[in-house]
Amino acid sequence: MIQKRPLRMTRQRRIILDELKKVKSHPTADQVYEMVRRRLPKISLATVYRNLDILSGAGVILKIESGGTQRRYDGDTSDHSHIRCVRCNRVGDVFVSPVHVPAVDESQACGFTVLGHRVEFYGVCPECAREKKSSRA
Amino acid sequence: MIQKRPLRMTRQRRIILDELKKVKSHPTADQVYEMVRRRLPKISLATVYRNLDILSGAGVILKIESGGTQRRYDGDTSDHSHIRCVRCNRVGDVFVSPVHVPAVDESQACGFTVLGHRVEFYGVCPECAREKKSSRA
DNA sequence: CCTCTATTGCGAATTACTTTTAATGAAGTA
DNA sequence: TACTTCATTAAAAGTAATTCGCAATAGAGG
Repeated sequence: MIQKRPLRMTRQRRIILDELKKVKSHPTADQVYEMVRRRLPKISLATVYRNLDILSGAGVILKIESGGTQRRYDGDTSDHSHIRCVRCNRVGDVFVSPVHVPAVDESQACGFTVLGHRVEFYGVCPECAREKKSSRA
Repeated sequence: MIQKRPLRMTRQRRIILDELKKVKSHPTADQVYEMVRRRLPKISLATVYRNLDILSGAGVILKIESGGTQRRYDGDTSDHSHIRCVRCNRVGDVFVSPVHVPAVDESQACGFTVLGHRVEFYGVCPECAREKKSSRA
C-alpha cells in the first residue's frame, strides 16, 4: 500500500477524528463541529469540513453521500450498510451477512465499468416511530 | 386506487414531463431547465424544480436522491437500479434480476423499522473511462 | 532552533434549492 | 360563452450547506 504523503496530525485533525471515532452515530459536519467545539472553542466550521474531506479521502473515515440535504460521516470503516430515516434523515448501521448481488457487466450498465455497489436501507427511526404513533399521522 | 386530485396539465408541466420521458439519461434540474428552455424560453428554473417535485410526488417520474451534490430525475419508473459515475456523477440504468437482500429485522438495524432498500452501483462512465485512459491519470 | 509548506481561521462567495408575491390561466359551472 | 376559483406561474429574494481566498500559524524534518 503506497502512502502518498503521511497525514500531518494537527491538533484539530486529531480531535475531529477522535470525536468521530468515539460516537457510534453518523453526525453531520455541523454536529461534528459542535462536538469538537467543546474541546477547541475557536475551531472554524470550514476546518471541520476540510478535515472530514481529507480524512474520508484518506480512507480513515467514511463519507455518507446518499440522500438528505446534509452529508454524514462515519468513524467506523468496517464493512456494513446504512439505513436512513425517511422522516428525519438520521442514519443507523445495518449489519447483515454480505448481500449477494449478481455480477453486472458493462452491457447491463450502460457501458459503465462497475466498481462496486452498496445496499441502502430506508425506514423509520425509533424516535420518529414514537412521534408518529402519538400524533397519529 | 384513489386519485386525490387529477394533475392539472399546464403547458410547462407537459413539456417538462415530455422532455424527461424523451431522454434515457438522468438529468439534473439544471439540465431539464436547459432542455425545456429550447421550447419555452421564458420558463423559470423555480418552475422546473417545482414541477419535478410535483411529478415525482405523483409517481409519474423518479427523483434520484442518492449521492452527488445535485439531485437527478428519471422519466422511467419501471423497476431498475442505478449506477453513478464516481468521477462525474452521471447516472446510468442497471437492469438486473431482482437482487436478493436478506430480511433485516429491527435488532439488526439500530431499532429502525425497515421499509425497503435499494442497490446502488458505482463505477466509471464510458466518457470518463476514455478521458482517464488518454490522460493517463 | 529554523525553515518550509501544509494547515488554520475568518469572512465572503458559491451552489443548489425553496419560498414569497402578485399575476395568470386551466378547468369546472351556469 | 362568460364567470369563477384556486392551483400554478415567473421573478426575485431568501436560505442552508458547503467551499474558497488569503494572511497568519504551526507541525515535522533538518
